[in-house]
Amino acid sequence: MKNAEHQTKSDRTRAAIVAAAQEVFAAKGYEQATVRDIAARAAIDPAMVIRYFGSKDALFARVAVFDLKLPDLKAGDGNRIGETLVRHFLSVWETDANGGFAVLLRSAASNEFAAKKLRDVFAGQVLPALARVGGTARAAERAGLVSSQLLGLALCRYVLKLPPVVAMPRESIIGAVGKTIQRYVTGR
Amino acid sequence: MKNAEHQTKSDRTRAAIVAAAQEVFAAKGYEQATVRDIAARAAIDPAMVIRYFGSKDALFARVAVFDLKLPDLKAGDGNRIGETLVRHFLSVWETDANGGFAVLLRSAASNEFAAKKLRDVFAGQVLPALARVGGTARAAERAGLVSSQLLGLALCRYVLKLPPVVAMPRESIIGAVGKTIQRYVTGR
DNA sequence: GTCTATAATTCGATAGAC
DNA sequence: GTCTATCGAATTATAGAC
Repeated sequence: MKNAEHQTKSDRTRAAIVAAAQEVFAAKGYEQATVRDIAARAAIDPAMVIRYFGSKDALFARVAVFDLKLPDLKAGDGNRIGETLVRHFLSVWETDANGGFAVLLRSAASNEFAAKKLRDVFAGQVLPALARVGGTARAAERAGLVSSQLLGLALCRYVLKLPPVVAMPRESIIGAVGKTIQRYVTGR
Repeated sequence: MKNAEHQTKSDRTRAAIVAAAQEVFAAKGYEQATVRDIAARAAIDPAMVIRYFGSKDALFARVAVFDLKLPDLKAGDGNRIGETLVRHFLSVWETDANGGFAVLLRSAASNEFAAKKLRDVFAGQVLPALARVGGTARAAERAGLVSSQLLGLALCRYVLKLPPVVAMPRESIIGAVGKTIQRYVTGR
């Protein structure tokens, strides 16, 4: 008897593999993460990982998805768009530290599939949201500058773990980087 | 007869391996670059790479060095520190696209040795240079913010190849990002 | 100095018993 | 559904002939 409420053993195994894959891919990147690592983390046999997802590539594709869930920037205070964006960005990371974004950022520099996925997030989520505010003039350039600062921040704070960037209080970052994003979005 | 002017055959082979290693490591990252790739690029036998450098790790360590060669920021116009820094940063990359910085940035997200090297560049080169200007108050935080923007820019323009960031003219980047760096360095 | 041959691992993936 | 056993390919690194 299968229905939406009852979780079969297969469902639980599948979910355990996905969770383990997120953790291992986010921690080591695509190449250094092995099917054996993921299986060990999920406390199952390595053969099960392949059986459930077909290949390491397919499992990575399943886990390398990311929804920024950007709020409507036109709804709030136009002078606080930068602050809102940085705050939202930090929240997304910190509430889901092993989620799709961590997986993508960890692998994107040396894995073309992950790099393309990140470019898709830019084109499909960041660019449209920013084009709605600050006018459409040079929207792509403005979105590119915003992305360079936000990706650089995530890289330094969560991946490279640059000590002063790790130590900075959340509100200090929102203040300092928020002003930068605000200028990029509105052109001052 | 060996002296500083005469380049032996060994020297030429060694130099060819280093050049090939820089290209391959910068293009594919540490894990995906193989000794066979590097040997093929240098048009020699894979065994020679190990013979000359001992191991893949040792060769990577030889190539993963980076000198930012930062100018004295106190000498120039205090209102153009940001512009100067961005211009210098872009020049360093573009005149040495396969140099140590490209090698480091490509591998740092998934290789702890490369990540530590990047942190060392920050602590040994960026932080001291910025501590000399804008006062010593919170110099580490200011240097961290500067690094987040510059690393993010390099990541988007040269590694991820985010289209609008790749397409932006050099001078536009220097103008827009320079203002950001200037604010981070001087605190407005 | 250079290359052939290969050792020793490690990986993703498969076959088949239970 | 799950696991044991293993295959075949790829890797770094070494030994030794030339």
